[in-house]
Amino acid sequence: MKKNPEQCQVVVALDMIVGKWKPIIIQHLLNGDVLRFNELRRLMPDITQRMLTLHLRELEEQDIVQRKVYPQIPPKVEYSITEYGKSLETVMDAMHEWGAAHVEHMEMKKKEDALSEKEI
Amino acid sequence: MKKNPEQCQVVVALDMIVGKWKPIIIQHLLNGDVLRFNELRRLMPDITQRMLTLHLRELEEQDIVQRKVYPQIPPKVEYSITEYGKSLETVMDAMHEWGAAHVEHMEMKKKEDALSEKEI
DNA sequence: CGGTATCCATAATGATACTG
DNA sequence: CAGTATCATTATGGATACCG
Repeated sequence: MKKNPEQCQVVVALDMIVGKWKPIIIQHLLNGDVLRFNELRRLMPDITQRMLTLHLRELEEQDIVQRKVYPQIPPKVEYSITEYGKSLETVMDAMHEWGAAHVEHMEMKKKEDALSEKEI
Repeated sequence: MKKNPEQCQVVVALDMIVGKWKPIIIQHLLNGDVLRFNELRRLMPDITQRMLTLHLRELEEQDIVQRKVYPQIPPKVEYSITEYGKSLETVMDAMHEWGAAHVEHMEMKKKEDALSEKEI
């Protein structure tokens, strides 16, 4: 991780959740589900094994996700949100709402643009 | 923009604000300041001209930032937040707060880890 | 089952020089 | 002043094969 330009704390928060699949992983765990590696894969059919591993490791490092290994064969590993990770919910909710609103905003804008085209 | 995996709206929101300098640009404009290109540069000494241009154009495209050109020589261009862009404030605040808390959390964790090292 | 290891493609950012 | 253009570098993600 490089220096945070202008010490902006927003950037700190962003660093936690950016990554193509991170927000989705977080969302899946935020409701309290405890999921095994392959369960997560099934929830995100397009993610590669590699990326799932990488992102999970990062989230673990960041104390957002807890990894519990059962030393048995075949192996069993469970992932869950940490207590601290739950604090992300507020942020995620805010973003979810804004994201939804944004989709609508963009659709509205499209229509407006289409209309003004006609007028010209 | 690629397809949003699992239609997660959080991802939509993230797309608006990710980019190494985007959140900082947004922060500088969110308080209502109207800033010229080089004023923004001075506020972010490490950004390159190229990246500032690219990010500003994207933010304009996204209807977050308004660009006003005064057709004169030497040129004068002013950037400001749009009405719609202001709606980002809630999200940015949430992230800022969480980011700040996260910094503290990580410092705490470091100390704890250091302590348990001693105990062993 | 839950991963690693390699290698590769693309995207994001940076450095530098130039311009109306 | 406010950019473009070009080239180089790095970060991110994907494909595939293999492993304990």
